[in-house]
Amino acid sequence: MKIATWNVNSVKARLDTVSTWLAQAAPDIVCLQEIKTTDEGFPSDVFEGLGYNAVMHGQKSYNGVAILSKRPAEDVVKGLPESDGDDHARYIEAVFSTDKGGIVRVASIYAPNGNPPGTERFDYKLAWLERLNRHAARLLALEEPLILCGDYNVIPTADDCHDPKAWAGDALFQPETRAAYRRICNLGLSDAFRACHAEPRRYTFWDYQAGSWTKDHGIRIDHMLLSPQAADCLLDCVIDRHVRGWEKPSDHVPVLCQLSI
DNA sequence: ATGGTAGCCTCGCTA
Repeated sequence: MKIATWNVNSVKARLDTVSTWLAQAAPDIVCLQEIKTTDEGFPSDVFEGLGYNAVMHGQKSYNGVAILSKRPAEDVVKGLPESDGDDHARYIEAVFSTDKGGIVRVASIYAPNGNPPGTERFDYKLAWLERLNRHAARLLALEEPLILCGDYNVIPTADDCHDPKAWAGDALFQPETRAAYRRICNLGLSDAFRACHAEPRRYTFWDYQAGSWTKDHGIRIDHMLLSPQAADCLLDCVIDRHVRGWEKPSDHVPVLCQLSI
């Protein structure tokens, strides 16, 4: 089974790019982030034409997450618990049946950017990650194959960026940010990419500005976190880097996991 | 030290 995550930076602007990639990569499940549209505006018909069901938690202009899947989604949850007063669409979760008669629970996550540090935006980021932490702990207690994937807006280590000094003042690389992310991992979740690949400087995002792609000045912020039951089945995890060089690309590229479930 | 780009749907905000 192939499961992927991709921050598409507007699903409408990226419709051709996403369609082309789906036909080539043929994932069973794809988590999308930053769809930047409402549920009503989501182009479900196009994805249905390509053989995918879609569930989404959309929002006008900003944020928004979705899950595309060859099999229909069950037990869909939109938004994290304890999200009173939070109108950002950043979380959707669903359960899918597998070919072998099992299930896998998958969440599409778009954590807040939080820039600049020292503002209420940064506080919101840290509080959001703590809410995700508490929800992840509850999900782990189910002892199921579980994949919490998406744009965490966290650079986990200095090996996950071109130049740590360039990111020192950024919300994505603050010690508090990295600690909050580490606490989620330390609940017992595995970073699928790092479980398969130790080499440094493998990125999932390159800014549109300042020739970041040409110079390979990227960061690794799109992560697939696996429960022990999912990690047992992990065969490989790859970053689909070449997609960043396509026409009209997202600033993020897909991350893909192959699981024997 | 600054500015560089993209998407939204209004000329500013978010990333």
